[in-house]
Amino acid sequence: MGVTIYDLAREAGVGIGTVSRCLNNHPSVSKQTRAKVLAFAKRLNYQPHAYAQRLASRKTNTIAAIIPFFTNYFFLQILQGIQDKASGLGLDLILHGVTRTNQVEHSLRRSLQRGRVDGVMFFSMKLPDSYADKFQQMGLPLVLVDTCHPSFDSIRVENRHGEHRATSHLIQLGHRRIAMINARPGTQPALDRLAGYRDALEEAGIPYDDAIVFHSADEHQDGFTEGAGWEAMKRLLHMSRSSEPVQAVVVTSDIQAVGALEAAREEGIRVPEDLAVIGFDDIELARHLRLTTMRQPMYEMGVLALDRLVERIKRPLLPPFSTSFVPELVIRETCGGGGAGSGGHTSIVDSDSFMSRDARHATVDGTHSSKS
Amino acid sequence: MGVTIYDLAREAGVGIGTVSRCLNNHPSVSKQTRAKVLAFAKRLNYQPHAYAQRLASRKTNTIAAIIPFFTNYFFLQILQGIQDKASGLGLDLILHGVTRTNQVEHSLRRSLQRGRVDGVMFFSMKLPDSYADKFQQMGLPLVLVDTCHPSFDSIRVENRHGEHRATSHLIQLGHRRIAMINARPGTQPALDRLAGYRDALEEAGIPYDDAIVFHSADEHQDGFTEGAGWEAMKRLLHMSRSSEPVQAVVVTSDIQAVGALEAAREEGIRVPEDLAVIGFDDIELARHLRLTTMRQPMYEMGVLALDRLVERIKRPLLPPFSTSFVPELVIRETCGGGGAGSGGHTSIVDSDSFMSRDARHATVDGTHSSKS
DNA sequence: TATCTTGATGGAAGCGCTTCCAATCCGCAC
DNA sequence: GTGCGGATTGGAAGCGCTTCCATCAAGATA
Repeated sequence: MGVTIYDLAREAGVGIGTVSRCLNNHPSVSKQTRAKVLAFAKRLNYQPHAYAQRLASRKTNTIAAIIPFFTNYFFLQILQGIQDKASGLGLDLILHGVTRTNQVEHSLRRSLQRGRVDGVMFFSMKLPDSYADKFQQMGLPLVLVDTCHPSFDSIRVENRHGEHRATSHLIQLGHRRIAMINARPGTQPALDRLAGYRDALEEAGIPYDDAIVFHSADEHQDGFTEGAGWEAMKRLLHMSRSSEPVQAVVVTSDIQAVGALEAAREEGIRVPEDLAVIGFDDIELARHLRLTTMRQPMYEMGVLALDRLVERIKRPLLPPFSTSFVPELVIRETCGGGGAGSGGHTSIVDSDSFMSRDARHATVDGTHSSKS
Repeated sequence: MGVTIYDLAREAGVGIGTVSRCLNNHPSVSKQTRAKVLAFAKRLNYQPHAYAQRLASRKTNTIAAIIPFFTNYFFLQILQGIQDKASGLGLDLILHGVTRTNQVEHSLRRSLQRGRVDGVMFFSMKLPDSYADKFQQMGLPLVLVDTCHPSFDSIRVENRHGEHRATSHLIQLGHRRIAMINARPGTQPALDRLAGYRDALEEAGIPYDDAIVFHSADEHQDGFTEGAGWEAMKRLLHMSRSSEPVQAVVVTSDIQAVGALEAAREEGIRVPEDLAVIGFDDIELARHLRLTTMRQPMYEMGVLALDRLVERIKRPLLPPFSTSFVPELVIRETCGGGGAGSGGHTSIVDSDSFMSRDARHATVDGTHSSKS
């Protein structure tokens, strides 16, 4: 059906080896021959057969991304970074969006199929140990993003540092009684962020009070959910009535903060007048809700993750590498206090136009946009 | 490196043909042989080489999705529908997120490569004519979603109908002077939605007034942007001062409505007290902004689109098929008027809990979620 | 002139699979 | 005992490409 290199060879009066070399920019063909062959290729509209190439060359030029498909801005941004980079490199991206736990295994198994992909990126979920072994056995490159494992490369965010910064911001604004709404205890990001919160308190000489640290018991997505935030805020507000009132809350993710804000609204609590709230992540919603938060450089994480994977594919033997990004403070309205009070770290004051965001990435084209 | 069918054949003491037949559930192998071969396959951890299969069988079991990567909830939802369905069917999904116009061509060209994919889904953008021809020439199945072309299957939304419903809702609420904020004129969805708006006015005996229909001149994403909405609302508000005031606005997409709401806020206009606003799409933001809007069944569209594509791959010769979904009214707060006034169509009153949404799809797992 | 490079080239082998065709075996009817 | 058809089976061919090796013409060297 399609035009093959045999057709090209016949037409151009050369051998198939020569055709292949021309098409692949192999150095050892003469200028004239190459020109001739390429002319025929164009004329006959030759298209290489990707799978035949892969079979013969034993390289797939394909990578898989396994991400929790939580319809989440966070992942979309990362994905976009990966996409841009991948298409620049001529790599195919096989996307596995997993929503249920058993899909994780399915996707991993599929990716591990010999000859299927050159490497895998695995996001934000715990890598099952059995699969960690398999990846090592098969020597299949793997990069973890927003999660980690001692044997593999990982790209992470400085959670502790970030939450320290967030808490300090609140302290600088004059708050002393600062609660925390955390995700499920025991998970690494929750632990790290808690540590950052404590660091900041300690630094300011504020005693840590266990009673105003609210964890989520929610297994689902480790408590990083709107519902968990809502529920925690309700608890906070009820207890705040009977004891010394809380002035500010550090919330460990924006999505929780969304729920928390909703709960506050329901209880008639004004933000930031009665209560300051700071989130973490800077998801798209945050901007619209005017949520002050810690921004994770998501797009850049995607780009870097792919870089790392490509590097790893080239040099499989390097020791595992771990890179951290440090989140930056984005000041909006839920903490009050406008543009003041940066403490040496980077911070972005984002109270002006709603159109400013995202223009940072040429690829995104300015505004957020829609569909029809 | 990997275990091949030759290894299996040798170990099991049978021929490679037999091995292949066992693996593929071909009927003409005896029970014992099959059992034996499968046992060895499991024991040796045999994994088929996907690309060799594809080369030999001339089927790829892969489809491509080309979508505008607008970090948009709309697409994510559709994608999720497609993903779920695809992984159920054992199909691979190659995702092309395009953000710049030239990437569209690149993705199309890539998908058209012979032997690369069995079919393509193309979203929300105008299919370049030259590529339409190529698809037909190559006989590559193509399904269009949220866009159309006479030669191909399409999945669409009843825009006219939907905007009619939206406008009627405003009319039922007692508004008479109803403006429209539209996208770029000349694009099909913009045209259709305008028609729906006019239908509703006419039905109610309200004269159409060109002066309060605001188009976007923005080429970028055909004006379906936050910025375009913002700008249009500013114009509307300014002109509204000097003439008979507008009571309500029909906006042709939620994302525009987001900008419009922002503009109103800046101008000190209260919604819905001073001005009712209704959107279109029901993107995630809509819920948080309490925007009354028309919901498009996105997840379902994704599922259906894939169904249609699979069907088309099976039967390439059927005449093109076009399916429409009708959007449903979701009543929140930007139009006021609570739960009243449905006019025989479906409508959803969504003023209760913020947690209700999305539970409709078992695959989504309840809430929206976050990452860590 | 004879020998050696060197740069280009042709094409066989092989990637791992599917599929087709020919071969074998068996039971059963004659 | 002979012949026949169906059930199994083995393995060659072929999918379209990359790559290696052998070949060859032409200039370089002696």
